[in-house]
Amino acid sequence: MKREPQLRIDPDLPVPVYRQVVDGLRSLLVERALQPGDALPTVRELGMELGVHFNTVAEAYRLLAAEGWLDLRRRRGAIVTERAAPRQQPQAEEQFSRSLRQLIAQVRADGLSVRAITKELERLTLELTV
Amino acid sequence: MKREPQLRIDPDLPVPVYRQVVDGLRSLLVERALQPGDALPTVRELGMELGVHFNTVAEAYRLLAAEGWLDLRRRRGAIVTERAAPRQQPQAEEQFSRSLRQLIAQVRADGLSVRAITKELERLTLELTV
DNA sequence: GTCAATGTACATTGTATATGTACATTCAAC
DNA sequence: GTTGAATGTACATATACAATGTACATTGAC
Repeated sequence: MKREPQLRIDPDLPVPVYRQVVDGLRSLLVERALQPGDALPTVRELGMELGVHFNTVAEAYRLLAAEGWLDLRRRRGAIVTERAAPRQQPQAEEQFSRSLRQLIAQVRADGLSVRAITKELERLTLELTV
Repeated sequence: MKREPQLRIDPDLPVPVYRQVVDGLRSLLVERALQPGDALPTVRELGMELGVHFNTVAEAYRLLAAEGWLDLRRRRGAIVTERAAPRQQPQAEEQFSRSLRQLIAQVRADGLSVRAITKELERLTLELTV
């Protein structure tokens, strides 16, 4: 069992816990912090660690398995799989543009400066380019 | 009553409709497409247009009013107000970084190319800088 | 002063989320 | 090969949240 970077779960956010788990793990998977062959914690272990019921973690694992990231088998746990590059969804680009704008609008409304935002955008751009 | 840009509501998304309305309108407010003094459609009008119940729109308006964007009065409707720049939330920056990474991970998982993503990031960066 | 148009209040219904509990499966040990 | 403990799964339950239905209080135009 590999030491994964700690996921942050905030039960007060308006987004359900199982989705926070999915989103957090998907980041690690896309960024290859979790690689094919790696074993994730068992649903009970991760549930303990995050302070949620193991069925909540199981639901998250199931969604990620449905997306093609994980191979779930009883007694063996959750193993990261090779995942074929998916074909681009037709409206993916426009949807991304909209979501990004909304995210930025939200943090601007929370008082984050335009400077801090552009800095972060540039950081991520660079990170993707390398 | 001003002609607002059309909001996109998708009842199939896992994010509730009233939040889609809030997020969409907040974008327009932050980007000044809706300016102080402008009148929004009535809750019934916008409800009709989006195909949702007017109380759903009313809930969205209430949240935006609580954030300081709108002035709600019976019979007058919803008016965009001047809004004082808020103080930055302590963890705003880290939260933005995390949300942004997760958003990018999601669209990459949906097959959007890194090239398309960076292009959009650069576009938004530029837009903020001007 | 009247009244129609507005946002509000709140009850109701439906759906989603999180948990509790029992179970089927499978691998390791022997 | 049998056994048993550890795993993910299945499904029932409780609760919270979202969306609607309906009635109402307020207010500005006339």
